[in-house]
Order: sequence, then structure tokens, then C-alpha cells
Amino acid sequence: MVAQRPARPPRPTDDVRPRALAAATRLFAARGFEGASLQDVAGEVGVTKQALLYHFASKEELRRAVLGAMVTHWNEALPRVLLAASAADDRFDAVVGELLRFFASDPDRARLLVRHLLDRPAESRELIASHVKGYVAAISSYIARGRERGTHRADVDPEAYVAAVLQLLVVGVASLPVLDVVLDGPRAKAAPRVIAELRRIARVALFPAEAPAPAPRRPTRTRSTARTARRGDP
Amino acid sequence: MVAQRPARPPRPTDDVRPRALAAATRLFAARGFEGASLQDVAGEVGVTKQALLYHFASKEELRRAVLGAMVTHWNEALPRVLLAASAADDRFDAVVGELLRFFASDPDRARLLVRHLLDRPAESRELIASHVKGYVAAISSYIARGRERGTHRADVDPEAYVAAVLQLLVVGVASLPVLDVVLDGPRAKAAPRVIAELRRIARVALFPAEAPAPAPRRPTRTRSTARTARRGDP
DNA sequence: CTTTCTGCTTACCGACTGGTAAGCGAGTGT
DNA sequence: ACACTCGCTTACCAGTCGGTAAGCAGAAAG
Repeated sequence: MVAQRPARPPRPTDDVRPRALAAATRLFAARGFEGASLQDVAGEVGVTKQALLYHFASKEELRRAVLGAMVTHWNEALPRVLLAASAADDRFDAVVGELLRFFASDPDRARLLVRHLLDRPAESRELIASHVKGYVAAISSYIARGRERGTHRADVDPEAYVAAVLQLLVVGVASLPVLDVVLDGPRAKAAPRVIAELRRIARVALFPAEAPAPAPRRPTRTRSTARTARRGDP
Repeated sequence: MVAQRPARPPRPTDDVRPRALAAATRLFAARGFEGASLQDVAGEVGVTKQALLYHFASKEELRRAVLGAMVTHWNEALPRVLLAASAADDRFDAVVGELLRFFASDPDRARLLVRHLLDRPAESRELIASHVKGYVAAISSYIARGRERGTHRADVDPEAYVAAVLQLLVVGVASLPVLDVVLDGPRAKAAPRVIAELRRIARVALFPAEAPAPAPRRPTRTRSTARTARRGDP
């Protein structure tokens, strides 16, 4: 009577594939694609190399799957993020803030992306053209309109600006564990300081001066910037 | 009876070492340390792998030599750059401009640095602490003084700012061959557009608004900004 | 001449790489 | 009972990796 075989009816231990993707993401991000072997990935998952090769026909396919999972994750999360941000009063701060939390929530994906850019520029161009360019075009056209209205700086180059800011956020997050060396304060506070500065740089590069006076003690407008303004130690 | 062995008296074909360093720099930057084999490097130099291993006892030592050559090159060139810049009227624009030209003049070194940050965070921290932190501290204390005087923005976090801008310049240059995908204009003009925008972002994130009106058509003060301000196509 | 050193080359090496082939136990369908 | 597929495991492979050992041509020193 059971005529349907929908997708994956009785898969008891089918969780090795997602776990392999997670482990591969971590290892490829940490050591690079060439630096992490199939045995390393298999070892972290707790299976043999051949079990891995059963799920992914080749290492190259594992790579594609890892990258595919990354863009899938982003394509699912980003529209929600951008929509939520566009509802807020200060769209830009919300978008940048969400992007930062987004990348910072798993730096491995940011590192993976940077490595991919370095390892495979040609494939990266395709990936960007098919999955990133749309976002960039939307945001930059929005910026261009704001520029015409005078709500955004007149000297901004929208597309280049978005590209630069995206880059800044991604590698800022990717290199957080190294960046704190140049900061003087307590190392624990380094990450939020850098992130706050990234937000500030992105913001002031887009908006005209809100206060002509040089010392705006008041957080200007949003309450999220209030947290940004404080800096710690004497 | 020969007591003197000065340094390297008669070395006819001793140029394999510098050529190997150049080739290794290129290959490590392009494929990563694990992705480029000793044979690859040797092949590019035109010698055998064992000839390479004669000059560099191990691949790891080749890596150290490549990185050492990079920091040596920078330590020789940077002070000259910074001094020349500090003589100019608009110090900041000059410094950023020189840094950009500096990194853009050989993107391989920028890529190599980014890869090193990803591959060996711990060693990168040491390298930064010993060779970069000094520059950052000097520039950021200079910025901090400017901030007190009101010539720099009050909300800037000097150290975090310098770290972020350095990062922006380095990876901006490293990822130039990929970035142009998101730009609409002619691909040939992409690099200068992105670089101009990087300069603009770094500048406006540091200096207070020069004109309270939203449309500053006049270059306000320096003549180098006049060149920066122009954007190409309609 | 002989000795000694440099800058290689040839010949190997074991470890490990990604990948293939075949088998096999457990569950399922008929 | 049977065949069949799934999800592996064991066994094995050729190729490449970084690295070692020894020899060898040539120049320099005695």
C-alpha cells in the first residue's frame, strides 16, 4: 500500500553529510583546501575517508558542496536580514549591523570566502556575478537615489562603495583574531572596538556630516550608535 | 692558513636564491603555501627541486625566507614613503596614496600577507607585533593628537581606524581582479574606481566635514583631493 | 699535482595524497 | 525465501609530497 518514495524515508544515520560539510567548512577555512586532507575531514567527523568519498564523489565535489552550502545559507538568511533592516528607521545602520553580526556569527564562512577569492579568482567572479551582484546592484542603486536626493554624500561611488564595505566587513571579521595585536586596550575588548570602528567608517563614508560642530557628544540619532561611541580605557 | 672567509667572494651563478624567492612569492600568493610544491617553484626558476633544497634547507625555511624578504622590502620602502608623505601639506592623503601605490605595485605581496594571516594566525600576530605595530602606534597617536585639536573627527578610534584602513587597503588591492565584477562600467576602469573609493572612504572616516552644505563642489582645501574627487563616467 | 669547498645532480626514500574496486551486513520490497 | 539497495569497510593503488644520501664537475687554495 505504500507506493510513495518521497525523498529520504528511512535514513537512520544520514547526518554524516551535514556533519562532513560543517567539518570541511571549518578545516578548509582554517588550513585551506589544499592544506586539509580528506582524512582530516573524515577524522573530525568520525568516519573513514572512504565513507566521506561515498557521500562526495571527490574532494572537488566536497569543495563545491561546502561553497554551495555557504551561499545557500547566505541566500536564505540575507533577504530576511535586509528586509528586517529596511523596515527600520535607519536602514543603513541596520543593514551594516546585520551584515556584521551575520559574518561575525561564523567567521569560518568569512575566511572560507576570502580563501576562495584568493584560490580561485575565476570561479569567485562567477560566484559573485551570480549570487552577490544582485545585492550590490540593489543597495548601490538605493545609495545612488539617496545621493541624488542629498541624503547621501555626493562624492560616493555607490557600487565601489558597496564592494569596498562588503570587503571591509568580511575580512574585518575574518582577521579579528589577529587584528587585536595593534590595539592597546584589553584584548577581550578588541573585537567590539574593531567592529564598532568598521561600522563607523562605513557610516561616515556614506552620509553627509550630521553635525557641523566637531564634537558631537550626543549619539546623533540612533541608539545603536550610542554603544558604538564609547571607548574604554584611559 | 686561510683565516679569512669574508662573505661570498666569488659567486658566479648565485642568482638562483633571489629568483627562487621571487618565484615562491608569486606561487605561494597564487596557490597558497600548501598548494604550491617545491617542484613548482623549482620549475619556475628552472632548476631541480634538490637545487632548491640546497639553498633552502626545507620548504618551511623557504616560507620564512619569502616572508622575511617581504617584511625587509616593506621596512626599507615604508619609512621613505612615510617620510615623503609627512613632508607634504596633506599628510594623510599622501600616506594613504603611497600605501595604495605601494601595495598595488605588487599585489602578490598583499595576497601573501592575507594568506599568512589566514594560515598562521599565531605567527602573524608575532609578525605584526614586531613589524607593524610600531607604524600603527605612530600613526594612531598622530591621529589622536589631531583628534584633540579638532582637526580629526572626534568619534574616531585611532588604533582601530588604522588597523581597519590598513586591512582595507591590503585586501582591496589583493582582491582587485575579482572586485570589478560588481561594477557596471568598463572593466578596465574598475581598478582605479575601487582604489579611488578606498581612498575616499579612508579620508572621510578620519576628517570632519569640510563643508556643512551637502554638495561641496569645490575641493575645499588641498589640491590632491581635487584629483581624487573626479569620477569618470555618466 | 692534490685537496677542499661550492653548487649542484642522480638516485632514492617513506609518508601521505586523492581515488578505485570489491565485498558485506543490515534493512526493505516482493 | 529472495533479491536488492544503502551505507559503509577493507584492501589496494599510482602519484606526489618533502626530504636524505652520495657523488661529481669545476673553481680555488696549497
